[in-house]
Amino acid sequence: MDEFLKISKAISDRNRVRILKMLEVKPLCVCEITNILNVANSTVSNHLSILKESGLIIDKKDGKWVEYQINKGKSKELQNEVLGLVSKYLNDEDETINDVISCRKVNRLEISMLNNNIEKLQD
Amino acid sequence: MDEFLKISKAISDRNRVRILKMLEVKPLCVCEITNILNVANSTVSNHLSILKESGLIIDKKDGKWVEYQINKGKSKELQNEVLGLVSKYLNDEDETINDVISCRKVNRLEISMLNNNIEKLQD
DNA sequence: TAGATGTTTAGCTAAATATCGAAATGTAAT
DNA sequence: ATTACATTTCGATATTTAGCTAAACATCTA
Repeated sequence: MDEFLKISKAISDRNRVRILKMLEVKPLCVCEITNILNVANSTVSNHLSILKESGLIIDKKDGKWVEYQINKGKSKELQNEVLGLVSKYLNDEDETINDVISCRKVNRLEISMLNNNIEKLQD
Repeated sequence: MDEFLKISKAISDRNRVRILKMLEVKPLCVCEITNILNVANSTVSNHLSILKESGLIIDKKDGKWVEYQINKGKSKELQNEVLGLVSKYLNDEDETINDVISCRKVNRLEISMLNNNIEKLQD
């Protein structure tokens, strides 16, 4: 029951569902997701840890980034079925469509450079 | 998305999941569910309205009672798939097993009489 | 229609959750 | 080693949610 509730709660938040839909497109790092969702990176990090804790996603080191990806295939049965539902639904929502487009365009190196320029402007 | 979240939230609460598992056994009225869950009847009523609002259950008049039942078959696709998951999992948990036994034993007329006797004792 | 009974609503408290900014931690490359 | 930068953790606040009691609202039966 605890696991069931953990998974249900994980997909009970709009931003977490958006993250899952984005990870269906391709693996993303925290800064890329932060850039698309437009919330604080600590908030994104927290959402990711909830999703990870539920077994719906996994993380993987990539240089100085941490890449998150859907745990499909490797995950346990319930997680897999839930991921199946998420992937089946919500595809024709404007928000999803926009997020998918953003996902394809997003680039961690660009974000990096952008953030640095903003910091320099603030000095 | 709103509908998706409504359904996710509906199944994110232990007592609401217990209610769904109990309704898999047979339709139940508020007083029977209250009797089994052992929480205030207003709380149960609130849970039921959340489940109903999400499309997972429906209600039906039966004399002076309101019977709640799983909305399987008649409900929309996502609801049906979620109900399928709920019915597939959690079946071997002690809590579920006990609830199922309680369900089979519970009887709205008995509860009725019991409540009356308690009220009389309190006078 | 009155009285009994079951259900819902209202108002409240306590606990859980989402969010932020800032500080701390970890990692990679110079 | 130092620096730069990505990520996580921490502390604070605002919102949401589960729960209660008590009152209001149906609804059935006599």
